[in-house]
Amino acid sequence: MERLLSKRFFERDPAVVAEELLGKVIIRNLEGSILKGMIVETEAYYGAEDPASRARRGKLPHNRLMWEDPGTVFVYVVHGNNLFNVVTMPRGIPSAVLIRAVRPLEGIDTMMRNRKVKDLRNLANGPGKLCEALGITRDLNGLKVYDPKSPLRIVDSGITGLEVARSHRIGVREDLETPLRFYVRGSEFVCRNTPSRHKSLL
DNA sequence: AGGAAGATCTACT
DNA sequence: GTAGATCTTCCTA
Repeated sequence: MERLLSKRFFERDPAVVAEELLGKVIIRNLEGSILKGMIVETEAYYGAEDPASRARRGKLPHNRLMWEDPGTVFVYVVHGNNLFNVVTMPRGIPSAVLIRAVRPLEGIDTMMRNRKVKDLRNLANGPGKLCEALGITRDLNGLKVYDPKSPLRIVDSGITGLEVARSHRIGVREDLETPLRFYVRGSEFVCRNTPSRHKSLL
């Protein structure tokens, strides 16, 4: 059974949403095919108080979606890669969760075509790779992941019993003290189990 | 107008 | 483990 996550689900602290998104399933309708992947790695981002956040310098044209309704799709480009975020917290409070990796479940042939790789583990084990595999670009900005008509949605398909691990965020120049990266312990589909520059905390 | 930085990825050693 | 590609946005002049 698949149940769409509610707008309220996202209207909370991004660290809580990031942790609870592990095991949820992304559904992407792309040119007639249906792609599905289970989220195995996420990171939480805050506003002005977070030196690693796109929102740290205030509201600007490129980051304005972080002030939008919870559940809004926010795609940003870094180093030529698209990064898929979902906006969190009540409207007006900038914050978001970055989806860093998914485990491919359905539409794997299409994902392999999009990515031009055949190794299942290398299909969506990184924020840029995941966007390429699922065809996620800035065209999708502003969509709501809780909207049944959206071509990009997130559902609860009843997956439970995953062991959650946590570490500092990857690739950021300056991190907060609290570890804000969450991943499924032992999964073959996460980007890295142990970040090189920071020790992994329970 | 130009340079630098960045929530990355790949290939190579 | 490190280097280079890549491209959009921001900051300074």
